[in-house]
Formats: sequence, structure tokens, C-alpha cells
Amino acid sequence: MSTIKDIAKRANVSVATVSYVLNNTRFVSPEKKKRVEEAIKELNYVPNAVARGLRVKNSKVISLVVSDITNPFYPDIAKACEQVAYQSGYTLNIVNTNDQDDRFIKAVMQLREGKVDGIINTTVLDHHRSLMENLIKDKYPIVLAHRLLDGINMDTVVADNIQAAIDATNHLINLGHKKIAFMTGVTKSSINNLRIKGFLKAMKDANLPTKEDWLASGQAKYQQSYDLTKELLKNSNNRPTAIINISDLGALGVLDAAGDLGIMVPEELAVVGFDDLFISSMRSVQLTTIRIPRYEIGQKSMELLIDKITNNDTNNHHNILLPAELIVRKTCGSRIID
Amino acid sequence: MSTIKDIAKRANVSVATVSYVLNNTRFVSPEKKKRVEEAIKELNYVPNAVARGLRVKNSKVISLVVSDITNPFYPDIAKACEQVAYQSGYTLNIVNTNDQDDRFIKAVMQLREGKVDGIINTTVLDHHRSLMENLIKDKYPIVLAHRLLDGINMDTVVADNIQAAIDATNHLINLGHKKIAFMTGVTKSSINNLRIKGFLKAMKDANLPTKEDWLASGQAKYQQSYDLTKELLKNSNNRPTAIINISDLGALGVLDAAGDLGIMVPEELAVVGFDDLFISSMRSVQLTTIRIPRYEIGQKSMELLIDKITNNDTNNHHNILLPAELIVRKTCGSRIID
DNA sequence: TTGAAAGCGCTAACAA
DNA sequence: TTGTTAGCGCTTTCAA
Repeated sequence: MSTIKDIAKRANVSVATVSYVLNNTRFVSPEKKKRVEEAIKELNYVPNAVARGLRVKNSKVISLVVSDITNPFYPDIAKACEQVAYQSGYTLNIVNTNDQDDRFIKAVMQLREGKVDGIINTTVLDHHRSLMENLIKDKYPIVLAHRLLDGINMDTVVADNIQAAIDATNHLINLGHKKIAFMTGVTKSSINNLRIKGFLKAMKDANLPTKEDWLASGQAKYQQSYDLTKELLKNSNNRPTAIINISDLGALGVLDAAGDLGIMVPEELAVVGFDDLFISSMRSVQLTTIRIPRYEIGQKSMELLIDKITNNDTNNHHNILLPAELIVRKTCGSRIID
Repeated sequence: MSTIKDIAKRANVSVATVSYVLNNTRFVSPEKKKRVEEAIKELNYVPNAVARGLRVKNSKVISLVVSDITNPFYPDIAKACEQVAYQSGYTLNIVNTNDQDDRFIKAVMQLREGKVDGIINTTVLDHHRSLMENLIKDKYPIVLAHRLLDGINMDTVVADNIQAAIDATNHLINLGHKKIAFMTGVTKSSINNLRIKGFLKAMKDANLPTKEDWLASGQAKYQQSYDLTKELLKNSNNRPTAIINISDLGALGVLDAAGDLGIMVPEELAVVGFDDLFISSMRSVQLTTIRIPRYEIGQKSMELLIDKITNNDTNNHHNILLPAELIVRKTCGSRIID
């Protein structure tokens, strides 16, 4: 591995000159420049980014922290982030915490360690509050994507989850449903709670009762929602006629459980999800859902973050709210059910 | 941001001592140790990993390079990689090249830049050969996962794709199919070509003809395969009775196209995919496919890589071949078709 | 137009 | 048991 010194020696110039041609940061005479470039080629030289980073105090890398890369929700955000990061000369590192706290902490600590210039965080839970608060206090560039942490003044970009849940619920209510179950996700997630709030509000506004065991957690996962659905529907006397699941992945579990139980969707059971994953649009699924604008969330988050970094503007915070849209497909039908 | 100097000053010890307690690399008297630890806490000190990296010449990070994180195939590999990396004290950075060459080059260059200690590469194409060759020649730790680059002696871990394609084809042949189409992926991918090879071999061994336009590229994507299927099936006189798609994502496109065309699966058309994605196992899909052991690929790749790094063993190369398994579900039926 | 050299924050060899 | 200091590879100030 050759260093800038080797290049300088071979090109018969100073290391400073090499640095100048490398970074195009000062005029260098054509002859010297040419010698340097040749030496670089001959030695297959690539500047050490670590040394450079130490000196200039930035890395030109941004981390996107996700809790589960296996959930198709996140890759879409990641893709968008990478796109805009690249355009601005940044590299995106996706880090998967696998829902584990120590991983999460390690990931955000990259900021203090000097390894990354900023972080887009899609995975804060409530008990990370003070950790995040300290980072913000110390002016590290962070934006929360699809997450909220109330009480902390920081940058966020989220969809309008309350309204989304209201829309989903009203859709069902307008179809005549009165017995609606709501399958939630991880209780400590802000987004989760906002959706519950929206659901409860819509129900209340329509003077509809909400049963306690019809508001339970499928953890936004397929299998858990599948199991929970079987539980929920086993008593044929008092069944919900509709289930809203907090995620499409979970809604898929609902659909499959209903299928295995011989319950027809949408005739006997309406189901709606959240997210609008690719799978949900497939011919054999056709799930009615709320589209969370993932690509836009990723994009806006990255734009916001890079803006903060570039302008060194860590004092003003922006809170961007994106609309979510109800996508009506086939899992709710259009019939009025008693 | 405080540095090791600040800690030394505040704890009234030398920077060396601070470093020793930080890294637990030499005995330090309890009193001093305590003072150092207090200072660290008080100043909220976190060592600068960049400076450390420059000094010790490693980063304890490994990159996983993928072409499209949005393809559910890769997140599974990523998850496995992260798991084993973490256990060995490494951090995993997933980098998404979005199928673009400049991104790919940037990603592997991290090795020369000193930003990462090793790379697991799931996205080499044929024209990256010399780039990879140089890296290998210079002893950088790299393993190819789910990719091959023949002619270069390097570490690889892949499933047995030829056999997998043979198994898939024979399954169809045994069911009585004679008119089998094979929908391929990106032509320059080694895995793709191995699968074609397996298909061709099985057909030849069974004395079955292969039509040229029945061997076309759906690019391993949903939409492309959907479109291609419509094309393929529009002439009802001379249709294949079975389609093998090089990926489950593509096979889903085949399934949906058939559905939209009113062609019944499996009665009128059998379809088999490759990968065994989660979606494929869903109740409404039930795709017959070849399971590529993604988790195991990720795991073995990372173990191999870390082993190389740890033992500085960049001379010996291992080529791991994992079995792939035919998963029979419902898209081929069990009837013999003419 | 160019070069010498300081210094980024850390580790570790050497000295005490 | 602890401290001093060189040096990792680079950028950039200052001087020429």
C-alpha cells in the first residue's frame, strides 16, 4: 500500500503538491501535475480516507439505522437515501440493529466516534430518549425518519399517521362495519401510538365501541399477526367483521389466518393494512392499505440531513409531515356488512 | 468534543494511561483507573475511532455490497452477516450499489481507502474481473457470496446452482412437461449462467428440445417477467406448459401475468422459481421453488472472511458449495400434462 | 508556484 | 507502575 509520500518521492515533488493535485485545491504546473498523476497510476495509489478524515474531521458518510432490514419497509427508505446521498457526494451505510439495543447504541455512537457525519434514524424507541437528547444537545446532525420522540426538539420526517388511521377506520365504517379490531405493533413506538390514537378517535366520532381484546399487538409481523388472528376469530359468536393491522406484513398474516380458517375475505372479514408494500399490490393479494410514502420519507430525510451538515445548521429543527393515502383494493369489498 | 488529552488532564495522568484503561491493555493502579473512568463519564468522552483506525490500521468494519437492497433476497444475507460480524466484534455496513458501476467501484475501494477491513461481495459482474483481480493480488480480504468469477482464485460461497436448475427442470419433466420455458436474469451474472447450464443439461438429458424464445430474460424482476410472460403466452397455439423463472420475484410476475390472462396455474401452466422468498410461502402464493440458503450463505461468507482477517490468511482460498433444495408447493400441481 | 512542517487523536515502543 | 514521544497518512498554514 503506497502513501502520499511514495507518490511525492516518485514524482519528485512535495507531499503538499501531491495533495493539491489530489484535491484540486491549488494550481499546480502542468508538468508536475502530470508527473504526480503518472506516479499515482503506476503505484495504484488510493488516498487513505481514514487519515484524511482525521485531518479534515469529516467522513462523507451517513448512516441509516434500521431495526430490521428484512422488513421490506426499510429497503425502500434505504434506496431513496442512497440516491440523494450519492448526488451530494456522500456514501450511505445501512446499519441493521436487528432490534437490539446494544446494536442501536453502537450505531448512533458512530457520530461521536467520528465515523459518520450524520445519521438518519428509523428506529428510536422511547427509552432511547436521553441518548438522543444528548446527541442533539451536542449538535450532532440527526434526523428521525418515520419516528417521533416527543418532548425533544429535533428534525423529523413522518407521514400523517393519525389521519391515516382515521382514514382507514372511516373507510371501514362507511362500508357499514361496526365491529372493528385494531392490531397494533410494538407498544413503545411513537408511530404505533399515533395510529392507535387515530383509530380510537374515528371510532369514538362514529359512536362505535372498542373492545379491549380487539386492540392487541401482532407486533407488525406476519407470524404474530397470524396467530393473533386465529385467536381473535376462533369464537364465531362475537367476531370483528373487520381488522386493521398496523402493517401490511401483519395484514398478510391476518389474510392467511382467515384463509386457513375458511373465513372469506372480504365477504366475511374486511382487512386493511398500513404501508403499501409491493406484495400488497400483487394480483393474488390485493390488500387495501394506507400508503406510507417511504421513498419520499427517505428522500426528504436525507435532503434535510445533508442540508444541516452542509450549512452547519444544527440549531433550527424541521418537522416534516407527509400525507398518507388510502389505497382501496379488494380486501374490504364494497358491500355493507350488517 | 473532548479528546484523550482532556481526559488525561482532568484525571491527572498521561494520555498513555488513559489509552491503557480505555483498551485494557496494561495494568493501571485502581486509583488512577478510577480517576480516568470518572473523567470519561464527566466529559461524556468517546474515543475517536478514526484516529484509532489510522494508528492501528484497522476499522473493525466489514462491508456487505449488494446490488439492490430492495430485492428481498439480500436483506436475509445481510441479517446473517450482521449476526456473525457482531459476535466477532465487527460492525456491518450494508452498501447498496443500486446496480450502478460507479457505486460498486466506490464500495470496493473502501478497502484501499482503509475504511473497511473486508468485503463480502454479492454483486460482481463479469467486467469487474480485473478490478477484483487487483484487489485479490494486493491481499485484500474479500469473499464472493452468491457470485462466482471464474478464472480468479478467490474465496466464494455459493449454492449449487447447476444442480438446483437440474432439479427444478427434472421436477417438471417428471410431471410430464415437455414444453418448458426458462426465464433468465441478468446475462452477465455467473449464477444466472450456471442455472441456464443446468436447465439445458436436464433438457438435453431428457431429449427435450429448447426453443430459443423460450429462453429469454425477465431480468429476475417482477415487472419484466410479467411483461415477458404475456408475450410468451399470447400465442395459444404454441405455448410452453411450464415456466421456470430465475427468481421468485420474477416467478411472481409470471403468476400474475398468467392470472391476468386467465390461464390457470397449475392446471394450464406450471411455474417454478428460484430463491424461496418469504412471499413465496404465503397461502395465496404457494410457489414451487428452489430454496437458496441465504442465511447460510451470509453466515458462511462472514465466518470465512473474519477468519481470513483474523489469521491474516489471504493466500489460501476456499470455495464453499452449499446444497439448494427443491420446495414443492402448489404451482406445478401433480398432474401429468399431455 | 512550491515546499516544510505542524498537527488531527490515537497507540505503543521505549525509558524511567 | 507510569509517562514521553514518535508516528500512522493526510491537509493546510506559513514562508519562500
